[in-house]
Amino acid sequence: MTKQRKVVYDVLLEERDHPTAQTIFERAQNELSSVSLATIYNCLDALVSHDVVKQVNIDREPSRYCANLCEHGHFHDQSTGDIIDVKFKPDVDLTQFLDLPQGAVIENLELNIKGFLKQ
Amino acid sequence: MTKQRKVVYDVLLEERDHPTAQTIFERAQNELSSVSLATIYNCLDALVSHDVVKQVNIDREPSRYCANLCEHGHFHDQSTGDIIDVKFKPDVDLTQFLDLPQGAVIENLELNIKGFLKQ
DNA sequence: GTCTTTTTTAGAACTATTCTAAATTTGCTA
DNA sequence: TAGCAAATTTAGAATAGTTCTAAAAAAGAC
Ligand SMILES: [Mn+2]
Ligand SMILES: [Mn+2]
Ligand SMILES: [Zn+2]
Ligand SMILES: [Zn+2]
Repeated sequence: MTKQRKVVYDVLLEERDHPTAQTIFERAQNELSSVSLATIYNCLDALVSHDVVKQVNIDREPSRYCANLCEHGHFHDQSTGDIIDVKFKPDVDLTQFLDLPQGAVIENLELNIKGFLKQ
Repeated sequence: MTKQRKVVYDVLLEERDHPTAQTIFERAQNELSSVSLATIYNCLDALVSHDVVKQVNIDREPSRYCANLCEHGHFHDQSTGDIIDVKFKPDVDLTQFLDLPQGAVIENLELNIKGFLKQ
């Protein structure tokens, strides 16, 4: 855990708004002005591959990053651009409701919802 | 419906393996050797915005395209790279099992599963 | 403290996609 | 069918998020 990785991780814990690498870079610079964008990407890769951070890809937009480790989906508000965590109701296993191919072993399930908030 | 759009759509109906724009380009050239990659993108945009084709984005890989209009998710086999349609079991509404934010109106739901097929 | 390995950094490179502008095609109306 | 306007196609340039490269710095082991 280097200084840079700690700053990146702290940025993600501090404000849970699913920032992009660029936004994380800008926030990290407040703590560590010498940090580079390449390092932000390197740190995010390290955190993601150690399963401490999730990478969230919606459409073809820049990746966003999430420190919420509970299984959850994402609601993308199309009016504001906000991305909000969506928990599954207690004890729900979504895969029960799917016609999965024979012998399917699931490593990862991703649920992305687009819409808006009425009123 | 131009010649080019018909060829692109036919390619998608012919082989339902979720090809990329590049693969569609290569297949379309067999029918219409003068077609350009920019046109493939233009045609796909037209088909997607008329809701005749779905664009499937998984991770940061090139977009894939799907002519299956039933609501379905995608299983991404990590051993082969294949992307397989996953139907929802009859009469299942996945949004029932989610803690959606107050007033959420859903425009689109995307479900991507990564894993492999045992045996 | 020295040596080895890992990480950081700046900048170049990469690549899927979009943009530009000219040529072609399409579809309408005469 | 001919003429015209609008839409589409095309080749190639541009864009942008991300990855790569190689040198410098930092970390970790002994
Ligand atoms: Mn952001
Ligand atoms: Mn392909
Ligand atoms: Zn999240
Ligand atoms: Zn599909």
